[in-house]
Amino acid sequence: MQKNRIICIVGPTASGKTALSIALAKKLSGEIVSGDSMQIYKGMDIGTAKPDETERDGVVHHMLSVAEPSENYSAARYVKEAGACVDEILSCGKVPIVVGGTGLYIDSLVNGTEFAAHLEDEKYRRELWELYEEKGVEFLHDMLSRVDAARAEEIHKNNVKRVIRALEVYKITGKTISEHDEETKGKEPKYDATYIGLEFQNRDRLYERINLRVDKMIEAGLLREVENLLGSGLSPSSTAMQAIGYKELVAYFEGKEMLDEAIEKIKLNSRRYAKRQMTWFKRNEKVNWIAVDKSENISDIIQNSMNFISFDSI
RNA sequence: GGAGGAGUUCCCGAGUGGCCAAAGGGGGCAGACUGUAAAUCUGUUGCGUUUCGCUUCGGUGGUCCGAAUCCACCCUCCUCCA
Repeated sequence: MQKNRIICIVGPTASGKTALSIALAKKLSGEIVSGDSMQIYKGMDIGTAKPDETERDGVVHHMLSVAEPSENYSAARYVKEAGACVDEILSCGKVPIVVGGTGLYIDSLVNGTEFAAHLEDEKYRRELWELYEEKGVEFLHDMLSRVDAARAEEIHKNNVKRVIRALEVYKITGKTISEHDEETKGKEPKYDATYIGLEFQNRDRLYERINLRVDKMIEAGLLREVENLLGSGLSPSSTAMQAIGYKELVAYFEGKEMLDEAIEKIKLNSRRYAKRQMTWFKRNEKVNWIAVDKSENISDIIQNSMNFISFDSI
């Protein structure tokens, strides 16, 4: 293995990434670095399908439960912290296996993306938000057009979050986000990544698995998990509580929804999430896809993965 | 048996003579994505040879230049009276 060689296992939720990653880690004497924006948080285990000790089967896992749910984690922080894990694994002569469904996190890690500025400007952000509420989307978008026409062109005016961030970056750094993009996007990736993507040729099959998994999460005590988090004083509006499986149950506990409706919504949102993940990863030409529903046999999938990995290292 | 009400495109639901292939919502499908990303946002959703043609609004027949909208009969469902 070369010095900065890593393996990334990607794919939609419930496609079997975790099981494959652990099997590969054992085979290659690797360590796992989670690439999941919600498994990051402590106390969020069932709903994020975080592998427990038994499932980890002795394989070392990084980037799991490393933040408090009350913290608002970010892609920038992930790049820094996960990058440190990867480097450490490499320096021990082991293989880092990055596995997860958060496309932005994983790609940013691989590319060593440097996000603009160091901090967000809370007050300015709030100001902009108030401006938006008073004067509407057009106003904010026009504001952006004046400082960064290129970016304004790219971001739809309704995507207020992004418009605000673009404005914020300009305010903090004095540089537009498109200038920043230009400087960072062309760079060589930080790691030489072999991507393995898990896909389903039959979408209904994946959806069935998602639905089934949600039922299992409920049986495993997801209600209690959410109740505990809320009981600890965690704000329902925190980033962590935006996670699928959590926000819907928060609505249930707040009496806004019946339990069975909330559960259906978890399934629906998970299916949609899976679709967004597929869209994200599909455009990455480096991904080597394995159709897991072709032979739902884990050893075949492992064999397929090994082919990509060894072929790649020649 | 009698009196009312309803049947609309995948679903819910608007539409009561031309501006209707039919509002809106849901769901589906597709896409974007550089510090909230399990988030945020966009497009599309009868068929076709796509600035036009064809087939749709329970069924059949009729009125009319023209019908999802009016009339007749039929079918199905709901409520109420027996």
